[in-house]
Amino acid sequence: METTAAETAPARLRNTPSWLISHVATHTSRLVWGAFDAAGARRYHYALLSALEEFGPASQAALSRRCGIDRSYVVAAVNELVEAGSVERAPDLADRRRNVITLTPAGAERLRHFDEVLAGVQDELLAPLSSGERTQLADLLRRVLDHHSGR
Amino acid sequence: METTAAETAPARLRNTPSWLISHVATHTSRLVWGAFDAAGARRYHYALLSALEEFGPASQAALSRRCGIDRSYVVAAVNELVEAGSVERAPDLADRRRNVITLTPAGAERLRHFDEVLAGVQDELLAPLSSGERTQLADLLRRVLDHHSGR
DNA sequence: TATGAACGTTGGCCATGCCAACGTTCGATT
DNA sequence: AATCGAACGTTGGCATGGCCAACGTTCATA
Repeated sequence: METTAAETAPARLRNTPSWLISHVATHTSRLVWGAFDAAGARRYHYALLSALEEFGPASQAALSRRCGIDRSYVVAAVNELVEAGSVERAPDLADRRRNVITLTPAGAERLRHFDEVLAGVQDELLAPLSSGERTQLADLLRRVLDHHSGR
Repeated sequence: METTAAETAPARLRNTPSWLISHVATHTSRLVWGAFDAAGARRYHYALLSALEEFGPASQAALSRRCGIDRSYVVAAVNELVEAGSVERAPDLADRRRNVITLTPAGAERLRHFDEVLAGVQDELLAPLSSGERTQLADLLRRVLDHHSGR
């Protein structure tokens, strides 16, 4: 329907994990992007709000490290989140190089909304997999990821 | 070591398949890109050579569809492959809109070389997984991919 | 014979990941 | 106390990759 994949991909590719991962990631990005776009947000917003909710107020650099987002992007994303009222940015009085980013109640609520949106995306993405297979897939991926990002 | 991931990612992200896939795909791309770059090639080259070897001579549009590569990119990649002597491009006498791309013996040999290069990449990428888990992961991904690309 | 589609090709847009640079501020060394 | 290096927020730039638009050529259908 979409990629006009009437023709089948070469077996070499279909048997190569790296190729599979890349292509699945493409479809994934499309789905996630679409869902967040419909919700008036960007992917990063969810990551940042999650980090703030789980670990409390943090500097932008800490958020960058925790979410694996580039510092430059954190700047822009926080701008947007501030404007949306999901987050507050204040200078850190203890260390004046930093900003302290704090989750607002509205932001927490928005996060919960995104949870539902994202759950829908996972469902669509992993439609052909059973519940057990989904956690299996997640486990395998998590182990690969941990191995490649300093544990 | 690399992403300075001293801080852990939020659990919300680490439990979300779409996030895991995207991040694993990032690492994957880095690895694959590096390996092919060291071999003096691009990722697409492998896909195109694979298709040609498995299905025989084809038009650029057919290659595009089979490999999921945009037509514009096929143009550039075929240019490079022609220059490298891996492929021959000739006008299709039966349908003068098309070109016929044919794999040369040198191209077939290069493909076999890439097979080894890529095998090394898979090994590095999936290092923490057992052999059984690797095929398990590939199976799950293939099913997801098939579901999202018209079977 | 005319209309629409496929093809190769060029060029552009946008999202992302990475890196460089700057001025400010802090910490540690001297 | 002064200095040097590092961290921080911020701006900007580069390269990749997926996607789409447009053009002229060629074919196939009506």
